[in-house]
Amino acid sequence: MDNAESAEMYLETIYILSKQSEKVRKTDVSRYMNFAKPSVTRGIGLLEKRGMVTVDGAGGITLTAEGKKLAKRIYERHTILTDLFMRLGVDEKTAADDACRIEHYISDTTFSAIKKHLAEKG
Amino acid sequence: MDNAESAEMYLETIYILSKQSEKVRKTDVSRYMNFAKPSVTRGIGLLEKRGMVTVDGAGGITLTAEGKKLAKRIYERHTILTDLFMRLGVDEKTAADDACRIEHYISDTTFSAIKKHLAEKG
DNA sequence: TATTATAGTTAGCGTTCGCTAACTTGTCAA
DNA sequence: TTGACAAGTTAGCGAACGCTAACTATAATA
Repeated sequence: MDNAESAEMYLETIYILSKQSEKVRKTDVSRYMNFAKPSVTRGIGLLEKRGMVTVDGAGGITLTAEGKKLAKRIYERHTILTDLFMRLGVDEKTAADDACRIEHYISDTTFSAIKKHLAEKG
Repeated sequence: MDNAESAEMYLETIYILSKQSEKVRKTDVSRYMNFAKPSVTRGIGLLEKRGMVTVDGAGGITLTAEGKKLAKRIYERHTILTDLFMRLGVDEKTAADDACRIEHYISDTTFSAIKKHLAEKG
């Protein structure tokens, strides 16, 4: 979790699952991401250590304020980039797949420029 | 060199240096990428094993047809993405930095769509 | 109650890919 | 010829992050 990508994917997943369900457990994350459970145990453990999530006694994972901020940031990149690519004529699945990789690597500056551009086009 | 990123960065660097100078050595790559020499020894060694480059007795690195194809592919992504971001108002350095990360993660489909869009705008 | 399934953990493997330390070679100048 | 510098290598470290195997613990079911 040095490179942001892995941590960001966990956070984004927790965020998405939180919107769909009250309680998010490691097993849900594991299924959603198609990762083995021990990978998720470690992944979430690291997020916990960094104050991005808390895990309650019943196994419920909750994003902290900081974690939520980061998750939203990535999620917004995901949706906006997907939108951008689709507007350029890319099919939805490809657009989303590309967005999912690129979302981790785009700077604030460039992302803002993209957002502004899309906003102008309405 | 499983993830394409590292290999692609080496190939792109060799390609760029080849355009500037007759002979490209590991030391040149090392300096350009700001990587320690042993890292480059291994990196180029792997590219050699995969038939992407050859290294002659005098230490000159040459891209094979396959290596050149890949290098050009990445380099084109680099330039087009940089162009795209700059057209959206991003400063040159940021645009190039972002392009340098994103170039490894964008699909052919999305890249083609971007190219087409830029071409239409002239 | 015995069985079975699910959630989660620990231990440890394997790959990638940066790094430093320390070495060998070859070249070139004093 | 000696001394120094540049190119390149070998050996090995360390972190990230996926995985499997095998375990515990809890809950639901027959």
